[in-house]
Amino acid sequence: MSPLNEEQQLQIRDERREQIMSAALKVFARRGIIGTKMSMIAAEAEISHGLLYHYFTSKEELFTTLVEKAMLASDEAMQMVYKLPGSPIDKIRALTQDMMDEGGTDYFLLIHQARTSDGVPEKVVELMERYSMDNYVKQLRALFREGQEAGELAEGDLDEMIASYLSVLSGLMVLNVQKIGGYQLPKVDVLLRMITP
Amino acid sequence: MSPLNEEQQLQIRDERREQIMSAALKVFARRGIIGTKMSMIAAEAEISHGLLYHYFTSKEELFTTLVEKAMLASDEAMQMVYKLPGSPIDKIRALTQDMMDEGGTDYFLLIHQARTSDGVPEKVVELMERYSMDNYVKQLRALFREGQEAGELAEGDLDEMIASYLSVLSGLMVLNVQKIGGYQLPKVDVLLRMITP
Amino acid sequence: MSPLNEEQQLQIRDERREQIMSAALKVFARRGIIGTKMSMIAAEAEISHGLLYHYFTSKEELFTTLVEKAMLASDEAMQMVYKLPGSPIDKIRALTQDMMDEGGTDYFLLIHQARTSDGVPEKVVELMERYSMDNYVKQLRALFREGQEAGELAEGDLDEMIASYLSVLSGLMVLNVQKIGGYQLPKVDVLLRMITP
Amino acid sequence: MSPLNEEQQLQIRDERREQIMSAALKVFARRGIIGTKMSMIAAEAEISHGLLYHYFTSKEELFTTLVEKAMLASDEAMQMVYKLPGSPIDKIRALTQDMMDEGGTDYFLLIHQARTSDGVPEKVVELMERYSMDNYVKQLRALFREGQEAGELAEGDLDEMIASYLSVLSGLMVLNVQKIGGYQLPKVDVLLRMITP
DNA sequence: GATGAATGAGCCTTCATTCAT
DNA sequence: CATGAATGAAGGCTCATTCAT
Repeated sequence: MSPLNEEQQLQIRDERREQIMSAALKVFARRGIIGTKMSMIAAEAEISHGLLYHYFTSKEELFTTLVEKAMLASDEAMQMVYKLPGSPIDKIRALTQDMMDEGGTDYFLLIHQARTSDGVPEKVVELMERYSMDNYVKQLRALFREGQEAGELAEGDLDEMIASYLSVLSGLMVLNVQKIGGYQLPKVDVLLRMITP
Repeated sequence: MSPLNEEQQLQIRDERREQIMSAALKVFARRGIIGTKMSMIAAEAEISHGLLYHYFTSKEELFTTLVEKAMLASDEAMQMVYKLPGSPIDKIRALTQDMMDEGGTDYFLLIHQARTSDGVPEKVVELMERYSMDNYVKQLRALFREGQEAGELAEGDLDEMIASYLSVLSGLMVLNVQKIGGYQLPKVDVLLRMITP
Repeated sequence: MSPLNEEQQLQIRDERREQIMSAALKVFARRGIIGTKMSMIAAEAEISHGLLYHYFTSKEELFTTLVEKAMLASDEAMQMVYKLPGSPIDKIRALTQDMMDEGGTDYFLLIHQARTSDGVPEKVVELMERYSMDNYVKQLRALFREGQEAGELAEGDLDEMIASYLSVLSGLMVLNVQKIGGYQLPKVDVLLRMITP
Repeated sequence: MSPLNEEQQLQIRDERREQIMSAALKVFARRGIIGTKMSMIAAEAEISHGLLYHYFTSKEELFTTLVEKAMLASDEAMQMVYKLPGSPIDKIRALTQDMMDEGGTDYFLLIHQARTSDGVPEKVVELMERYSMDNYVKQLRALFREGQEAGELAEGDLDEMIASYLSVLSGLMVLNVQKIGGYQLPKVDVLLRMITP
């Protein structure tokens, strides 16, 4: 009866899930959970809104799933920096550049939405508590220490420097959400001056 | 014959209006126009939701009124910088400090909301178009030029420097919306390094 | 202490009541009970809306009071016809003319509203049941019989003739509520043709 | 892949639209736009109130749509009279009979509501201005002239006669809104006496 | 008595979610 | 699996009514 074998079924299912999550990420990242309507996600994914509920039981679940994925992805991205070529400052420059670029920003924005918006599911709130900015700080500590030791970075409290710098980058990413408004993205070298001697 | 004299009536009305606007500012600044329920404003102002409509005809009108007020206030704040004592860099430092502080941030956040959210009244959209970031740049140009001439500021394109710096400050103000999340506000001197030689 | 003696107090009270009832009649007659806001009545009476509640406990009570008064008044008007000079047809002509005129129509319209609108208080519904069109028919029967006997009126069932004629007049009164719409009020003699030989 | 073919979908949509419009016509005709609650229409159509908004964006749009349809329908009805058999007076008699009958009265009442109520959408007001009673007069002029020339109608100003007659019929239709109240619908021949020699 | 600020029930409308097909 | 019709909880707003002054 079934025209497709089980494996194919599963593959289709997975593809659909990806398609929906990708669409949802785009919308949630820009508009937050409250500002996002399920119909917007359906439109972005080019499927009917009814179909969303075959893959996710609710808007909350979809959001939560994305946040979890985003946390993994941002961890990974942060680790990636160590594999980049060049001196510590080169790596930091590359990381900064990445964060200012269009791509990959969405996961970061989603986390920001999760952190600062209302109407966020309880589960996400818990995730956020366990997974604060400190996490990033911890991951970058080795890199920044190395830079400091190499004299490429300014002196001073390491964790504070990292957290401050990440905050600045975060703020810029959030602002840049929408091209409107005439905000100006600073050049990477200008940003780096904050942490270089 | 009148139970309260006219002056008293007017005073009550004015006080209530202020009370409502103050409450609304707080909520709108953090949650945007869509995320804000009239009942939230009523609760914050400790009045019934019905009473809101004695003073403002709609959520839109309330929001618009606040945005107009915010634009005036931020203009004023920007002008104030010239009256501060000290050299140009001192003034910029003071301005930066002000923007990082609690007070007066709400107006700024409100304008950010007005600039980037959906569901913003048509009139506000028009206001925003006429009143872009360029406005602030224009207002600060004389101060920054003076600083550059005094050798207190880095060389380079003036307008770009101002816009970039304001974007960084804006981003930080937006992040700082809620104390949660563990973002770290950079020290003022760290921020100033971006624009000093 | 009291600057007015009791009698004067009472007189003022009565005058205010009249003032309110007159205003309310005007508004209710044209807009029905649902379409009428208490604030409209207050505005028409040139008093504050709060004061209405010193004289009438509710919109319903005000409406009901007026309907009762209207029933008495329309009875009286119907009796008046017998006191007019001239032959039966002259009296009917005068009655018709009166009903087409501006004045005194309001009570009639109010009764129509009470008869046909929703949201009418239970008590009014009961009044209407006890006080149907038949009442008017009964009151005019003698006059019409006289006219028929004098050969001034057409032959045929008396009650049906009266009821039909009154329905036509009622319909015209209702239409004429508002001057807009370009309805044309027929000349009295045209209307009389329906009941003359 | 589609669960229902396109034709079926369209058919359901059309049926529902008709069902809603029919229910709304009934309620609006009797209660006007203010007195009608969307829940009443939903109840009359035996659907949930939410579903109304899948088919019409607002109460206003629903009302306006119906008024437009009513204007077309009443035009058509007025034209139909010329296709009836018999002499002019026969046709007028048939038209009169039709208007007194149950059927099709609702459209007429709706137009009356649109003409005389408050809270009517701006667009409807414009429609009404362009589409006054004169329109009907114009459409019936040829018929009445013919009748006059055949000596079947009374002498006198043609347009006035038509407008007056229509006003009487309109008034009766409005009264007959609800069977309650004991108004008596005059016999057609009685009404015709107003315009016959 | 008189005023108008204040309250809250109720209606219009939106949108997350369900379900027949 | 896929669609979109259908439902109903919840939010914006109005207005009858109350009450402090």
